[in-house]
Amino acid sequence: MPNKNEGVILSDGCRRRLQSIQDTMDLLAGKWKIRIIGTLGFGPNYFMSLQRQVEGIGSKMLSKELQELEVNGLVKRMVYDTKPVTVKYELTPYGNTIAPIIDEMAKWGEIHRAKILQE
Amino acid sequence: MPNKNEGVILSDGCRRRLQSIQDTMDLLAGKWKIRIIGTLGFGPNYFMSLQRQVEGIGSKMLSKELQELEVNGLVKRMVYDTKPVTVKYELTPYGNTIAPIIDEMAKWGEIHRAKILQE
DNA sequence: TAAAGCGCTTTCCCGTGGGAAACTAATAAT
DNA sequence: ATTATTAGTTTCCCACGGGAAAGCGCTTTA
Repeated sequence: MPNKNEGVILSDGCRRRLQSIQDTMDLLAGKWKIRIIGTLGFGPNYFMSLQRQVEGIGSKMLSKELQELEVNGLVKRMVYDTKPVTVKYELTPYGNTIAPIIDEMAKWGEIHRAKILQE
Repeated sequence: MPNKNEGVILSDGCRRRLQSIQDTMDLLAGKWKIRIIGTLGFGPNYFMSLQRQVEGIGSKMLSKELQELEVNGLVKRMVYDTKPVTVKYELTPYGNTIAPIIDEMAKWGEIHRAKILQE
């Protein structure tokens, strides 16, 4: 079996690249992450208000997702010592650096829909 | 309750945008899609060869994912009438239009890893 | 005659993602 | 006294993504 194009060894660079892509996907995957980031893109917001704007999400999911985003440095969490505690969430400057990805996905998704429907 | 920033009505444009983003995510989500697209990015490839290069994937998953990518026009499937049938897959020109998204994700993922590790 | 290779499909099974609802703690309003 | 509000947490439950393995139809090789 002469030249079968198999047994290809991916360079470390390729592996690293694939891993980076996967990391990004993992962070954004799931039903809610992007909805939450998108909503926070309009400005800081309180937990309850977020829950009302991200239609359909339950409090369990919302707090879990926000925690992940906070751990990853995309979201800042601020607790206010008000009568019933209030917690405000906002995108960090770093959180805004995902914007290009989101934009590319929005652009491509729009074109894709047009292409699929046209058939 | 004067100005509570709630009851915000998202414009149709916003909804469309969120939907486009979600469509793109849905298409790329899961454990294998990006690995497959990434591998096909190196050039056309046969089923078995693909399965060997995308480490860990089973034939069920591979054929299922390839079907989805084909339906969405990202991948072209060509059957050759050889002794044991061989099927070659390749990225369509349209499939290559996702490159910018993948690139953005690779870039961001790399920066992100650096940022997380540095702490 | 058996085995091996190709491209799947089918069956079975399990872990996780995610939903619904109840519950907590503290305070203000009725 | 009761209800409401904020921000969660906890429990229970189910559907779905995805893995392992076997089967299938066909043909060449041993």
